[in-house]
Amino acid sequence: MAKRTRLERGSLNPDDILEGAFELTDEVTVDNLSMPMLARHLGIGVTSIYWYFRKKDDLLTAMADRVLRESVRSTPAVKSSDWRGTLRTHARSVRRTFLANPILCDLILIRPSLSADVAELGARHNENVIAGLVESGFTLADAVSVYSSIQLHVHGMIVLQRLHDKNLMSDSPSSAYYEILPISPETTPLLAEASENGFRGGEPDDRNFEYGLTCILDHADRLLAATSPARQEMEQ
Amino acid sequence: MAKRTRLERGSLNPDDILEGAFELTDEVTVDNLSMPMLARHLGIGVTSIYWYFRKKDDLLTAMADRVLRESVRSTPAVKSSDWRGTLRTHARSVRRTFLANPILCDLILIRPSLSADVAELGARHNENVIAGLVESGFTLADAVSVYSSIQLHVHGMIVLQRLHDKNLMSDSPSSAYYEILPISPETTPLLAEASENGFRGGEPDDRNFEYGLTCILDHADRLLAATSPARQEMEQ
DNA sequence: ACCTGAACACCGTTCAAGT
DNA sequence: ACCTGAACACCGTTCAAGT
Repeated sequence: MAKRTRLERGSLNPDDILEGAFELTDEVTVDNLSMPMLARHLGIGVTSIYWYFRKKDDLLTAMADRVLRESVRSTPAVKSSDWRGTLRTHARSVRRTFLANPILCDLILIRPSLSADVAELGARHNENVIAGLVESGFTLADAVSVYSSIQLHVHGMIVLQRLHDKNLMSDSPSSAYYEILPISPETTPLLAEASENGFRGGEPDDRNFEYGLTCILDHADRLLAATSPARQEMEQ
Repeated sequence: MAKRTRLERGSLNPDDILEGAFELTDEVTVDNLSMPMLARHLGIGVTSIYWYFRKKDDLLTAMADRVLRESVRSTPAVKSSDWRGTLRTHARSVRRTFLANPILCDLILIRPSLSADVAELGARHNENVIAGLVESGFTLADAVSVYSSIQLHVHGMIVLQRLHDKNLMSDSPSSAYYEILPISPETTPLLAEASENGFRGGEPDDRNFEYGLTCILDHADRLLAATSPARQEMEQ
């Protein structure tokens, strides 16, 4: 009702808008963020936002930029002595970070379009990991394959879990894909038995994440064992 | 301009609406499908659709239902003699089906909310695969782990690739996450060298898909080797 | 029972102003 | 240079009719 007095000249700046956008998105999720909502949240006119962000997409990209930078800074590169431990803890920590931060998932993984310099930041990080693996004795090709595989496993599991969670929220309370009807002892006895012992198929969870990660790391182990001795022979 | 004559009583039915919805979605993608658009495409009033589908969500769910049923029917269960070949070709065929059909990806994987009976259909399929693995000598627990892992790998890779493709289309022509800037010989020499040899990190593609699949299948191989002999001893 | 337009509350974005 | 409301073309959905 109060007509909101017109703001002074320098009272608005992109950082405040971004800040408000994150506050609001925390409540309503990225999907439901709208420009009019954001304007009301900030107590400004809708069109004022467009002075700093010419399209909603620009705003989202700026948010993605900031949230990714923050997450990179808060996730220091853990460098264990063995490559296996390093990769494993890194994968886990990336996953934990993303799962604890839905905005991060939505902006970075589900709607990926980053600014150029953030992309370079990511590339530099990948370079470091690859370099570490090569130091540990991996072929360059193997190092790239192994790390790509891990990255995709982590991202894939995060995205699937996020999508799963989203649909649990929006759907009529609890009409999820799995879980509800399909597993009954008559039609699917094996699945029923397995689920009694705590195994739930298909759903992305900690167990499945760790399982896939182990598969990749074990495979890497064998790659290393196969190439490393051969190279040592050649060097002699 | 032509004012469109009013339709007769029985001239409209849910199947025709669904059919039109698929035609339209083929052109504009699921994300851009709208009720007014669909009505224009069908030459009917917008509100007529709401007689058969009370919410847009109901329409999408019906579409998901139909498209999944069709894809299941057109993808016959290939039953090779060895479990490894069976799993591998199955995984590949599921992936090919989804990648060839963006609507399927968007409706089933990215916006999952299926009707109960389709979910049961999926569960029954899983049951069969698990049963096959158990016959091949796997523990029930192992069979569930292996197949869950494969399913998640397939779904994860499909979703990541679909999201990737989407953002290639909508973004200002070619401002993709990877590829554009980050890989330069000065800042990231190893990645540059690898990419010269055809290795591109992080992106979901055929190579990465096959790599992850192999990791899982190899792991399954070792699980089988570890449990199968032990069981034979016990049986004697 | 089935089909319809008018109408509502929303959205993203543009434009022509105000200061 | 910065902030603004009015306005436009869209959207999903409801409602009170028409047949």
